[in-house]
Amino acid sequence: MTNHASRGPRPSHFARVPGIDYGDLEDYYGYALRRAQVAAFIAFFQATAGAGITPPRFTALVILDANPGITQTTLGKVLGTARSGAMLLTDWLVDRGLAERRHREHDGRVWGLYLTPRGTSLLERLRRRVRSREKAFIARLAPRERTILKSLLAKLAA
Amino acid sequence: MTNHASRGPRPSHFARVPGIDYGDLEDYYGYALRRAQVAAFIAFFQATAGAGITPPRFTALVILDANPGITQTTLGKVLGTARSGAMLLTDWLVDRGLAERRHREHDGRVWGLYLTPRGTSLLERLRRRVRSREKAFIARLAPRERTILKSLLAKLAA
DNA sequence: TGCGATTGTTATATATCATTACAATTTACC
DNA sequence: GGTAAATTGTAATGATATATAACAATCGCA
Repeated sequence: MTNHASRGPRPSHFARVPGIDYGDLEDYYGYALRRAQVAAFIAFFQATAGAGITPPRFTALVILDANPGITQTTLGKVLGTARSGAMLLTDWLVDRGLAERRHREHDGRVWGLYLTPRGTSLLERLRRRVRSREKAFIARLAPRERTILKSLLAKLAA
Repeated sequence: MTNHASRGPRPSHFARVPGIDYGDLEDYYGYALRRAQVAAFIAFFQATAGAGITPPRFTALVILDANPGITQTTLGKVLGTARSGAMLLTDWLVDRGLAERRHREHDGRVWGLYLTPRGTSLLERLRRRVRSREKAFIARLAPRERTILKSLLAKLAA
C-alpha cells in the first residue's frame, strides 16, 4: 500500500494567543462551536494518522457499511456534497481497495457501492482508534455533562 | 465597489437523509460537533451574505479592531494559519479598503495592521447582523441551556 | 562586526469542492 | 408505444483555501 502518512489535512491549533484581546469573539456561538470542533478534529486526526482518512471519508465508510448498495448520489446527499464530489471520494476508496462499485440489476445507470473485506476491516480498526481517542478527548467533561452536550448539539443541528 | 455577492463559501446542508442508516455515526462527538458547527456556519453565512465575509475574515476584523497595530504573524497565530495565509487575508482586507498596513517605528520588517474607518463601520454592521442571526439560531435552546453549552464548549476547546 | 532569528513576501503545490456539460438510461406522459 | 423530461455517473474546468519552501530585508545578540 502506498504510504500517505505525510499527506492529508493538518488541523491548525487555534490556540489562544497570550497578550491578544479577543474582543467580543468569545460571545459568538459560532466561534465557540468552531473552537470545540477544531479540538475534536485534532483528536480525530491523531486517531487516524497515517491512514489518509478524513472525516468525510470516515463517514463514507460508516455509511457504506450500514447501507450496502447505496448509490453515489445518495452518498453525496448524506455528506452534503455535490455528485461529483461523491464520485471523487468513491474513486479514492475504490483505488485503495476499500470499496467497490457493482452494477444494479434493474437500473443501468446506477452503481451500488459496497465495502470490500479490506474496507470493512479498516473501518473496524478506525472505529476502535477513533472511539478510544474520543474517550480521552471527552474526559474533560463529567459523564452527565457529556449527555447534556450531546442533546444540546443535536438540538442545534436539527 | 465590486460585487462579490455570488462568490464565497456555500455551506452544505448536511441534512439527514431519510431511509439511510447512520450506523454508529451519531455516537461520535466529532460528528455531533461538526453538525452543530455547520448549522452555526449556515447562520453566519446568512448574516454576512453579500459581503464576501468568511469566519476567518470576520475574526480578523474583530482582532484588528481590538488590537490595532497587530502584526501579520501574530494575526496568523490567532487564526491558526501560516504567515502566508495571514498575508493573503490581509491583502484581501486592504484591497477592499477595510484595513491598512502602517510601518512601525522601531522595526523596519514589521507592518502594523489597522482597520480603516470603512473597516470599522463594516465590522459594526456585521456584528449587529451576526448577533441578530445567532440570536435566532440559539433560540432553539433555553437561556440556561445556552450558558451550559458555552461552558461545555469552552472546556473542550481549552 | 557578524551570525542567527524574525518578518513579510512570493512562488508553488495540493486538496477540496462546485459548476457545467454530456451520454446512457429510466420514468412519465400523451 | 413513443417521445420528452428527469436521473445517474462521469469528465473537464475552475475557484478557493492553505501549506511549504525559498528569499531579501531587518533586527537582536554574542
